[in-house]
Amino acid sequence: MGMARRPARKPRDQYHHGDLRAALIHAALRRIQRDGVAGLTLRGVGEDLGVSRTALYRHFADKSALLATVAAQGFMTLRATLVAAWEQAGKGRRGFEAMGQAYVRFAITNPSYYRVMFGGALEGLARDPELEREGAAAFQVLVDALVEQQRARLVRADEPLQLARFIWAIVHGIAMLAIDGLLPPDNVAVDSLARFAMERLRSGIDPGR
Amino acid sequence: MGMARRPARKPRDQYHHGDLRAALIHAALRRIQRDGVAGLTLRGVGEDLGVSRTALYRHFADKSALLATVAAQGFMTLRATLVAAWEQAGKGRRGFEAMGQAYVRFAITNPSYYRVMFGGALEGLARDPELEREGAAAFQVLVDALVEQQRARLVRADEPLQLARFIWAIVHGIAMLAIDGLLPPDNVAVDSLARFAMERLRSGIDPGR
DNA sequence: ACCTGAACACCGTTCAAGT
DNA sequence: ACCTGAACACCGTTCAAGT
Repeated sequence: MGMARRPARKPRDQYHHGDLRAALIHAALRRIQRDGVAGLTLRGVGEDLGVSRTALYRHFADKSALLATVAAQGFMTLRATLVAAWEQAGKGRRGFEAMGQAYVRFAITNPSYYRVMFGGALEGLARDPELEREGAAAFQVLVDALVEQQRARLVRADEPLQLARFIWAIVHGIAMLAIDGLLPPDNVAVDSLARFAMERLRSGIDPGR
Repeated sequence: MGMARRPARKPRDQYHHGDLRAALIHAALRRIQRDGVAGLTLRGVGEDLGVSRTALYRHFADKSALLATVAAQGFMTLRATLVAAWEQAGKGRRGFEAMGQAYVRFAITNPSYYRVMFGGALEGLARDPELEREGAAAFQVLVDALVEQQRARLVRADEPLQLARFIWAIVHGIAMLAIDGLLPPDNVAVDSLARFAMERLRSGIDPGR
């Protein structure tokens, strides 16, 4: 009984070591990335973790609560990605364009993830408050970047919220069309569309003179 | 045996009168509008029609084939809506703006319908050829309207396809955000955003001078 | 507190059988 | 040809029971 701290043996069905909740989220995300949202089953994540298929109900009210948590994490990651792109490209016009590109890239890199974040899977469902909060925080990054550009006279003085929604719709629209296979399927084409969009967004589609 | 043409009695389980297929599509659409895509069950549409729940397999390969047909019909309706808006507003700049408004209104008026039309429900699925065709036809309306405006020097001479994808992304983005409850939930606000978008689309977001 | 196993009420789909 | 009914292999969720 000397080396007491080290357990004699740990059978592989030992995810109760403290954070089954985190493990469930992680396993769910992996399943989603592999099989899509429709392929996510509670029984499946239970198996992955060597845990009963009902163990999850100790940590989440139901399947949609688990999905909401996954989505909230997605928005955290997205926000970090956007901030990084904006700052690394030196803010301003270049930074803003980089942010737009980063948004679309995030979506096409994690299509199932992105789909969970936006209504598709939670259609008509009561939205989770944490999810609301993280979504709002990600949106705020865009608003802040716009206001900063307005102060520097890089963007016209429209109502920032309306402007932000408009631009969000553009990148979200490109992202969704790409994910749903309605754009030429190579990433280069999507990238090029995103770049084109950020450019036309600046100057508009009216003729040159 | 005189009045031979009129059947003696027709029990209400008589949808086999010739077009069960059309009846199935219609019933599916009604279910989707009432309960959302997730609420659509083959057993349910069978019940609605007083028909066995497997009768449908005579007319569709599976559930996703039924959904694809519903979606294709949706694109037909959307195309008609767009053409009507474009022509009734006299084409040109005004017509184009009306078309954008009509697109977004179609989506928020038929949210579940719209969701079936775009990947959400068919995620990762082989796409139906008829669906492809109808989707492409609806898109073509937008391309044509753009080319016509380019000829009239109302729109700058960019690559029409790229331009069309950009503008499609805008209205699709607004539509999806609205449907998924990520915009202020009143239709007036969505309308106002759509109008703002069509305007900024023209002039861009760069400062006035 | 945390987890299990059986049970329940649902699904989509297949298939032999009826007309 | 077209439809039925039973059966199969799945679901999410509940709940009494174990530790």
